[in-house]
Amino acid sequence: MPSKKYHHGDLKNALIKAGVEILSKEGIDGLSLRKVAQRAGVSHNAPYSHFPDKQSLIAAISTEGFKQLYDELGLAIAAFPRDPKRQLQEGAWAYVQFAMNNTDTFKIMFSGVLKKEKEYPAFVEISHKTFERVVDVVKACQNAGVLSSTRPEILAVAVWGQIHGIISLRLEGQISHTVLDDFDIREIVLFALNQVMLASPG
Amino acid sequence: MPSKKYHHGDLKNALIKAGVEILSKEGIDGLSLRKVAQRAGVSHNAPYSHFPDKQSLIAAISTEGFKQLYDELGLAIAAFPRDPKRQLQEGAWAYVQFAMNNTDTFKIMFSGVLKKEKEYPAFVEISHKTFERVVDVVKACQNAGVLSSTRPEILAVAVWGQIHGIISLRLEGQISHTVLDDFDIREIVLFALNQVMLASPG
DNA sequence: AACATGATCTTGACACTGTCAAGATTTGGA
DNA sequence: TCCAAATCTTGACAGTGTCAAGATCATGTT
Repeated sequence: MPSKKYHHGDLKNALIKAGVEILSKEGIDGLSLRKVAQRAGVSHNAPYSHFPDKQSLIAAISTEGFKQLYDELGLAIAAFPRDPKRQLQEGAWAYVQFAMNNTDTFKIMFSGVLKKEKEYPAFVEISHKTFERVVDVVKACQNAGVLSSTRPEILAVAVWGQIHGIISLRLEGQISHTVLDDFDIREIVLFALNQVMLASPG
Repeated sequence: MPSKKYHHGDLKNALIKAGVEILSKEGIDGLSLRKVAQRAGVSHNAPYSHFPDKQSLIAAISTEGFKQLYDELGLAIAAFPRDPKRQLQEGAWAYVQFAMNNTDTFKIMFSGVLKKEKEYPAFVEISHKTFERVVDVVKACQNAGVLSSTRPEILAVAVWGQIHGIISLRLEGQISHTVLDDFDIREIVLFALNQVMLASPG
């Protein structure tokens, strides 16, 4: 890792990293191309050698976020290999935790900050893979009799939407008042999942 | 409605209206204070006589959006006075339609564009009222045996989150691929609601 | 080994943004 | 009538994304 070369060596990744850091410290409004460049130690126009515009940097950061979410979902699922119901519950909880621990990255991924996602293949791919990971757990739950036997993709959307909506409303401050005083967010998530799941001996 | 006075007369509302129009035509990125001022026919700094900063204008626009959502929810519910199950279904559908017909207003209301919502009493009030409207339908459903008899606020969060999550993912382009080819958005919403509702003779 | 080419980075500029400061105009009440 | 407050304008500033042009470096071909 040389120190002061004219060519940075790995500027592209350095910019993504700087972007993630700014995002977590200053939020979305603090994320500017120029600040990212400065933090990476290059001039304000250096990023344009690696990203055609700001949207592309945001796409790269979002993609990185999806990779992390994908991994954490995988860990939560792998922790309960023989218990699909628990996989669904802890997978959902991992999703919620990711959203709470990486609020602004989560918002960039899901709150319309990134336009024309379809133009970024890496983003599309990892987001599809993540969805399929949800579908897999749903299928496992169906086989275990924990979820009804409709088309798993539809059920996956219903379940994913459920969790996504609750945590989104929470992050937006829309839930706090009447409810969060008595029930914390984990209870609400598990309760919501139970509403969808079939009565079972577990 | 005088034409060319130094004092506009009702600039505050004119600015809100201009903001809504720009929002629907150019999206969030096109919404600037200066453009709003120009569309209202005043100088670029006139808005500061009515709003301390851009956030306040956004809060006003969001509040207006909530009022509209509140009204449309009310209409959908009132259309089926004796059928709570249908009220829930059509209320949810009204919510989804509002989101699809006013995409960017919806995003401003719910996607973290507005910070520190608690500082805007009118916004807090109408958003609470909207939530209570959901709670009312949930209670009616409970009385009709269509929903389980947990605390209605918790159930309301679960149901609201469900619908909110599905339409949010949809607006973000996250649902289209595998699912939306076969099922349209209304089917998915109704299916998701059915998952939550108890089996009933209806 | 010299060199040309393309990748990478810098400097400079532009229009646009939100916001502050200071001044002009109008309105309403004393 | 006249003053004070509300309303609106003009001017300025730093920060933004992006374009254009030039500087520097790395690399492969001869």
